[in-house]
Amino acid sequence: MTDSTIQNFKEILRKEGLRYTKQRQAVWDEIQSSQEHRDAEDIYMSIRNNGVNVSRATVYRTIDVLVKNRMVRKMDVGDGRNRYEPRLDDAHHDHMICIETGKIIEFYNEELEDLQEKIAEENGYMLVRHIHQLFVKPLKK
Amino acid sequence: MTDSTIQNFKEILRKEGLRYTKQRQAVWDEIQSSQEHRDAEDIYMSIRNNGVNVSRATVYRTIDVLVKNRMVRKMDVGDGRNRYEPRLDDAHHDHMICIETGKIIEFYNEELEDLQEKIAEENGYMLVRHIHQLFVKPLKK
DNA sequence: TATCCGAATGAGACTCAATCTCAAAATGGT
DNA sequence: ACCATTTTGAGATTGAGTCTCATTCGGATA
Repeated sequence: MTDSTIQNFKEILRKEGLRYTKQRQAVWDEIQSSQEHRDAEDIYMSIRNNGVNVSRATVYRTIDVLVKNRMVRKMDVGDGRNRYEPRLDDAHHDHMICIETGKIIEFYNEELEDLQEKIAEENGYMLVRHIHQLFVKPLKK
Repeated sequence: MTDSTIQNFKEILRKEGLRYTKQRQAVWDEIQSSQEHRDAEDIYMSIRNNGVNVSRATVYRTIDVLVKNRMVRKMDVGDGRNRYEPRLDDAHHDHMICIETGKIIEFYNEELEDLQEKIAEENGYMLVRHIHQLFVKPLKK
């Protein structure tokens, strides 16, 4: 990770009135270290395997802060365990989940984004966020 | 409920190799009786209040059958409790959830549906089903 | 409609991700 | 370094959903 990323993280903790601790840094480091869609247990175990002592409680608590501050995206894939991915750039995308392999593919479509805002507005609402997941299976060749 | 609906339900149980029981009928009756998006506990309590003895296990087991046979739609609103609604007509729709009031608004947009299929195909997949939820708040007047 | 066997039921145990508790440890402003 | 306040962590707790298995029931058959 870069110094600027650490500074940004410290900045967020300050803004939230929270203290900077090695556990919190370790959680952010760990999530940031991979673009994969990982569950909390996986993140927790990786941190411990890296030699940093941390509890599940702290992992969950820190993830909440990161999610709130848009540094991490939380996604519910429908199997009971939430997945987390870093939002290093702020580029939005949705997910396609292969029901045969479990593979998660990211996608982004401008037209789709616009359409959603339009639909919300037509109903008298403003779009705040959305969940959009396509459950797919490979096309037969 | 109408006789034809009961017959249809019996037909599904037969097709699944399952027996027709008053508990299963009670679960379908209860879900069918309202177009609302209800959780399992609510459905369970309502059945019991109507004087039919049923267990949570049976409620969940029956819901699974109904979902599998497209008589009930299961939706994950992200608060840990799934919601269920009857699919009396087979008209597909998605949901808009007001983050201020919790109100759930149904919507359907053909263009949106087509676009999703197109996106899946562009990635070499076939769309099987999707989850699409818009979290919204009222437009300021 | 009585018999019978496999299926269904239900009370409660169990699972498991996530949250909570609270004593002990760590942080950071002074 | 001091110390009020926050954070941590081990383990307890929660809660939706699933599983168990002894008992009950459905329905095909004669």
